[in-house]
Amino acid sequence: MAKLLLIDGHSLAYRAFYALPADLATKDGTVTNAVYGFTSMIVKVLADEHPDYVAVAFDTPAPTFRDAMDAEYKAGRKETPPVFSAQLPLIREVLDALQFPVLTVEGVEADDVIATLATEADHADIDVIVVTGDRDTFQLVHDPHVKVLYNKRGVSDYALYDEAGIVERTGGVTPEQYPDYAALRGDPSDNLPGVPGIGEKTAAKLITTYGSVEGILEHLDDLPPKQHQNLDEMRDRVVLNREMSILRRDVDVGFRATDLRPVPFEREPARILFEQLEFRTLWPRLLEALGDAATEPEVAPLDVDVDIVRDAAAAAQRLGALSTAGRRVALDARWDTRPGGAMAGLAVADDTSVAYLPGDVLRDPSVAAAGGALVGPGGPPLVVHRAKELMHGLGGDLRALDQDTVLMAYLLDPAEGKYRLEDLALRYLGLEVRSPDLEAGQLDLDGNATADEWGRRAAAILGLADVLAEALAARELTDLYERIERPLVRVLAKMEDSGILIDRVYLDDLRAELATECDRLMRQLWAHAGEEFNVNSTPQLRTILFDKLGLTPVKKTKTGASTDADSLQKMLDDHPIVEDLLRYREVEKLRSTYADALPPLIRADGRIHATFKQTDTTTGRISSEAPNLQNVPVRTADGREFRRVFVAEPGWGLLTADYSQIELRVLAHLAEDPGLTEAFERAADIHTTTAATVFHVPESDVDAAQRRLAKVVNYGLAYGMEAYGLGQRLGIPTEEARDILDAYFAGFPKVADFMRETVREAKQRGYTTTIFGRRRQIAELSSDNFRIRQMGERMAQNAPVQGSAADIFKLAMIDVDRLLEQTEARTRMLLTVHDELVFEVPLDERSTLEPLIRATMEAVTELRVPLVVDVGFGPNWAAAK
DNA sequence: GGCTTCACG
DNA sequence: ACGTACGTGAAGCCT
Repeated sequence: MAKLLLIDGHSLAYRAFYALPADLATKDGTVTNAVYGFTSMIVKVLADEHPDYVAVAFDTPAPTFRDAMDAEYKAGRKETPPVFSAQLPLIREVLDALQFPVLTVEGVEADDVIATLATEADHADIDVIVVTGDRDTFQLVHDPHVKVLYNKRGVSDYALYDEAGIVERTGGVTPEQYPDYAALRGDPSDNLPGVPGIGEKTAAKLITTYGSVEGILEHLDDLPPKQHQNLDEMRDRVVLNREMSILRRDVDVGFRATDLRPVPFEREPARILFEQLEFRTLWPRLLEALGDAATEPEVAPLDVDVDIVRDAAAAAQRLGALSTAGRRVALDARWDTRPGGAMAGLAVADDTSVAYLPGDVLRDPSVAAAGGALVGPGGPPLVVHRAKELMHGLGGDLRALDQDTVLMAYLLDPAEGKYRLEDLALRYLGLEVRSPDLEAGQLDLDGNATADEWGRRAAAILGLADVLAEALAARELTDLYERIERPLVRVLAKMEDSGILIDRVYLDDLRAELATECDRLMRQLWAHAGEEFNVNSTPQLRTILFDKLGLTPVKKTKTGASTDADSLQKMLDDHPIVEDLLRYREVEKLRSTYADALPPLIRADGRIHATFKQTDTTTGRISSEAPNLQNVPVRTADGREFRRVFVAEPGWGLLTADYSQIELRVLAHLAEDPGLTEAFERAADIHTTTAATVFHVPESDVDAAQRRLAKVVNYGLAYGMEAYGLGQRLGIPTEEARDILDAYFAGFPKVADFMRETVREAKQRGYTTTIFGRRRQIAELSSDNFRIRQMGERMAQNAPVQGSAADIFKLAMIDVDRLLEQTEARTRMLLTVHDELVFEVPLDERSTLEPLIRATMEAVTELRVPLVVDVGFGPNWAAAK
């Protein structure tokens, strides 16, 4: 006999949402507890029941998204949590992927659609199983065909009720009587108020005794006075309740139950979706439920034939053919693992073939030439995993770079942080890809097998690029990728190649000075303490400060009293050791982080070549490592000395160009705040304007202290700062800080609106966006933990501002790079420091380039406020600022 | 590898 | 009662 599965989509999802922990999320922070519960429920029912027909009904209109921001969940009031709403589209995606028919009938509730189809199927002798979180459907149960599957607890613990089951569960009420029963006891989940004093037990007793609402109302005199009175008063309500509980069975659904035969779904798209949702255990269970687990291995190695080309002529010919065929070509280079090692092999793949060229073949002049043509200008579109690395390896800039799978994966999920080909191939393709050289110990491959493996990598990159390109397009990230991230790779590669010149002599001087000073201070600290101890050890320092010298801790960390600069500052008057300690910390920091760290990084060319990482920050900024050139000291005089270490070669100078208050301008743009916008338009001093607004004085009367305070407010704002934090930073009471913030938001009301709206939207969608569409997923927004959720809200406030500034800045780098190329300048871009670019400029180019660079940067995009760039020039970085 | 501290935007 | 401003990289200690 045929069997039909009818699912109430919304109610089942809602049940799943509350049954599973809200921290169930994918790595990118997408909360999936409802999706997971819903899907696993479906998988379980498929496995248990093996239905022939299936349909999922949803209510219309779609549940509206409620304001998340202000919704304090008042007890007893039913709000749809945004974390739940946000998962509905994903549930629809799952149903789509499984090719389950989804039914919605305009203006009709899912219950009624299900009732109609169940009744129809019943008449046609089809078995029906209704899956729902709504007890109203109990009335549909009808032997022998219609049963209701109702969750008891969690998602896997459910009961399948026939008529006897309903009677047992309700204490004697038959399915037919269920609306009458529900009318008496009420149903909070359906907004049905019950009769006071009549709960489950009494309602069941009344119904079993008198049969129906009418039966009871006719025998009110037989009831105890309290029930009599309540029922009498609620008479109309009870009748109305019953009306509302009775499901319609005559909905015009537009098709018949037997039209619902499930389509055997396409496995691959479904598998990819499950992979993306990280439903790793559900997938095999689903396949098993469908009876085809054996035919689908979970992870498959990519099955391709790899031609290992050992003959130079054949290799050159092969590369030549790829160059001219006009098809995309994926490249994956294999490097000698020794430092500075040469290319040990190259895998090339297009849509028709895969080849591996060993290192010795690559070094043949004819092969090298063919390879040069392949990756040079006019070559075919290139597909690479981590293009910047290959650019360095080839000593070229890969102008025909089309797809860099690392960058694409980064844009899809900047919070992920790691984009290894192995992981991406598994995640997006379900393919096992290996990197033989990294697994040399575990992977016992002969030369041919290694070459095969490398070929498979190139083929996987090609396939991965397709999936990622589609995903980018679906999220409207293609433009960001093509306009910003892709062209930026070669700009960064060139900067890394350039490096920055170091004044070795001056650095050594500084180093010696700092070492002496450090030593002196350390001994002084020992003298204060009366014993020798390791000043750099927080635990030891704690013992000295708080136990031995009896200082009072002002703040504590997870492990004990804090000794950070902030706390020490407050202890300054308590003991003379504190002042020396602060000074020691400062000097020691400079010594260890800069003075000692820089020399080993100087290469033979006398320059330091940092690595600029394009896929490491969640907001879209670039980071710098080995060394981090983005935190070279500037705020203190001593620290600033270090900037003199970074110099230009003789006859050249360093030019710095930095965006003036770019984040505040972005904030003004995003918030469309008239006050902020107007201030920037008339080129006012923004901190003075803010001070005037906050303190209600004319700008001309703003004093230095007020301006300083306003500056702190301005910068804190974009981070979602609160009164407490502002107070801490300004050394004023929280109350005073609150007044200042209130005055700020009163003066710039659109900023407050923007912050609220940003958080609301982020909670609803699970991510924030920048001006150029960059996304950042914020999992913390749906945390159960108030503190973590608050942190998420601050991240959500900051990400669009910091991220949009990063977008603009990256565009500037690209445009300035183009300017330098078009003018055939010798000037080179050296450093990028979030809102500042550092160039090395021949003295004779300065006068022409300086205004051009400024103009290019200012014209990079049009905001509601002007972009302003400040330029400096000097023999070293300190002088150029 | 976690924690604390601190340099920058 | 608690915690309190975003984003990085790096050093040094300690488990």
